[in-house]
Amino acid sequence: MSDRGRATMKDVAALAGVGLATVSRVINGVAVDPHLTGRVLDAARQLGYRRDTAATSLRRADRRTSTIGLVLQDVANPFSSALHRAVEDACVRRGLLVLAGSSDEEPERERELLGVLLTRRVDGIVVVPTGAPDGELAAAHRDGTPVVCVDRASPVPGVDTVTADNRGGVAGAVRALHALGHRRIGFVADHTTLWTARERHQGFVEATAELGCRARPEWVGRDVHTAEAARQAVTGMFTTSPAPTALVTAQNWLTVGARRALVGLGLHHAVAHIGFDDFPLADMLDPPVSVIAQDPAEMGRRAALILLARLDGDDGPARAVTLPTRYIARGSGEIPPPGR
Amino acid sequence: MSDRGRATMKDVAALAGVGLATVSRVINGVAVDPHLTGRVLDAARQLGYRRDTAATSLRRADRRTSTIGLVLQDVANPFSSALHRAVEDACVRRGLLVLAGSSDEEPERERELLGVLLTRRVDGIVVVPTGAPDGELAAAHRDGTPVVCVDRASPVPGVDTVTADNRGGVAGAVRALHALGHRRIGFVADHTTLWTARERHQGFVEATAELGCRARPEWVGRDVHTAEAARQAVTGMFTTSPAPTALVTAQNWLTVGARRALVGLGLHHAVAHIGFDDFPLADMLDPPVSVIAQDPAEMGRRAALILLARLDGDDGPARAVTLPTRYIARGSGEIPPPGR
DNA sequence: CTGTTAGCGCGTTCAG
DNA sequence: CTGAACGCGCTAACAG
Repeated sequence: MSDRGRATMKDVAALAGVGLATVSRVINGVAVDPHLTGRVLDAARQLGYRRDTAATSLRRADRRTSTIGLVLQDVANPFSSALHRAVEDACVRRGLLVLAGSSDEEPERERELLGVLLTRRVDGIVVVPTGAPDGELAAAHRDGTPVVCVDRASPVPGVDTVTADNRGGVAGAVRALHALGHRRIGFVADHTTLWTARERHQGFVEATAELGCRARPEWVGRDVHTAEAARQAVTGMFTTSPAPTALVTAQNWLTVGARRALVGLGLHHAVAHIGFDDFPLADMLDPPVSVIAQDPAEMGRRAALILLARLDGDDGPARAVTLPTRYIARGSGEIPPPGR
Repeated sequence: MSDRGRATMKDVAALAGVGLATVSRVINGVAVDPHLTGRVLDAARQLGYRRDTAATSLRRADRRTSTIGLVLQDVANPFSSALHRAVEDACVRRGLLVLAGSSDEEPERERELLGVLLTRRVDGIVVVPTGAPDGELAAAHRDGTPVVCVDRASPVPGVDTVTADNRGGVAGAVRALHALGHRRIGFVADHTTLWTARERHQGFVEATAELGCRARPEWVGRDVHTAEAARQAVTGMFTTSPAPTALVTAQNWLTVGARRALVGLGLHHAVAHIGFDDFPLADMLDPPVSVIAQDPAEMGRRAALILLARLDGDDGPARAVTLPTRYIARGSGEIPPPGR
């Protein structure tokens, strides 16, 4: 009986000499004779009784499992894990547990994860969508399992979303560089399949056009996915002539790779450089890296709050929250163009 | 019926015109007449049927939930999240999902998390234990739920553990500093309640004693928990006389805080400094930070492998795996003492 | 091979 | 207020 903690309500009832239903009532805090309550609690403690969540949710009218699903790009990525932590914090108070998984940007893996989460009958789902059309996501939404997309737009219409103002953030950085006198600005972004990469690129294009900056295809790198790829792209960009006098990199790893390239070329004190998304130790590099910061923790918190509201019965129209970005001037973005 | 995807096996059986058990067999891949199989699969697809994991595990003989629990210090910490990812990767192939939570080093929170995990009847648990005596952990072990402790020794005897060679790693760093000519070596470590902090301190004490280094209480900071606290401790340590000529910091955040202190004092090129545990961008600081690296991913992988073996029936004696550390010379640890 | 039946552990009727 | 009976969705044992 004591193997795998399998003391059941029946065991407790037998030991306490009461009916099964009485145990259930005590465990669930329904009014019961104080004397019996004591006997039941004693028996439960003695047997090491633990209520079985699966059986509970199977029987309950609302079928709640007190578990939510979280699909991230990669649980080990700093952005993802900060978001994870914020979601966890919001859920803990409600007694919700988080099933987390990594999609690695692969639509197939995203679908698999969502599938097993639905199989587990999670109460709701927070997902950083790859962006590919996703039948499982659509099915979850259609079947009434609350879904919130974070960081990126939803591939399925009518789903709540929490995103950052990617376009405005990049545009602001470009305007700041322009104000410093920069007219030749380079740009490096991630896979075009990613909504955030497209948005940030769009912000760059709009701002440079509006300001009348020169634009050259060699100054724009797209579909650059790793730090090493960014290093190579930026090295190439700054060894052609004319080269940009400033650079905007649209993702944290790309920012690091770009900095490595600039250091390699000896240009890190000569070229203005602004990265999208803050990262640890950005302030300890030489020069410190100026960034367009988003707040992953806040994004996770807001997403979780929306999800919790849905669990509480909120059936209003889909929300689309856009959080502002914040420019953090640390030095690398404040380098003037040559001759000024 | 289509609300919350609640098509049941009964529905599928009715639509396909077969018995309930036949549907179960088809879903579970047991041999069934190919003609019926087709009818069942069609019906299932048509209804958007999804098997209910909770009900399944409730009825199955082995009661497996295909879910494991993971209790970390903080899912957002780079060490923790790298470990998390490795555990996830090892589990994915087996179709296991991971319920992750953060203890924040609080024994009470650890107990709560373990409690709800046991309530969910997880198949096994991987935990970075706070170190405090933990009835829930003991109960899990006693009841036959496989438990593996990672990074730190288990508070409960007989539990599998995967740890790094903390003592040897620090001792090696101290010997390397000694070989460079350093005789006055400072040391900063985390909370004494943490097993790793004690082990690393022990390694420091043993190595300095063995090498006949001078030892002064002012050169050893213990119970230093945050980067800011480390900054203050190190600033104090190097503004007294005589000050150490070298420094070992026993945790990644402490290493960062210490570096800030050395930069503040203008000593970052004058004092040798070695940190325990590698961290992103350590190689991009000036000078690059030499570290005693452990491999959180490998620790997670090994822990998961042991857990999976237990799930496969391995009931041998408790394993105690100690993984080696690796010294990475980047520059900060190779600074000689003044006058050499 | 297939269908029927009995529970897994629990919450929720419904009589007492 | 309490206890007995039923069934949530499913698998295991049995009978055809």
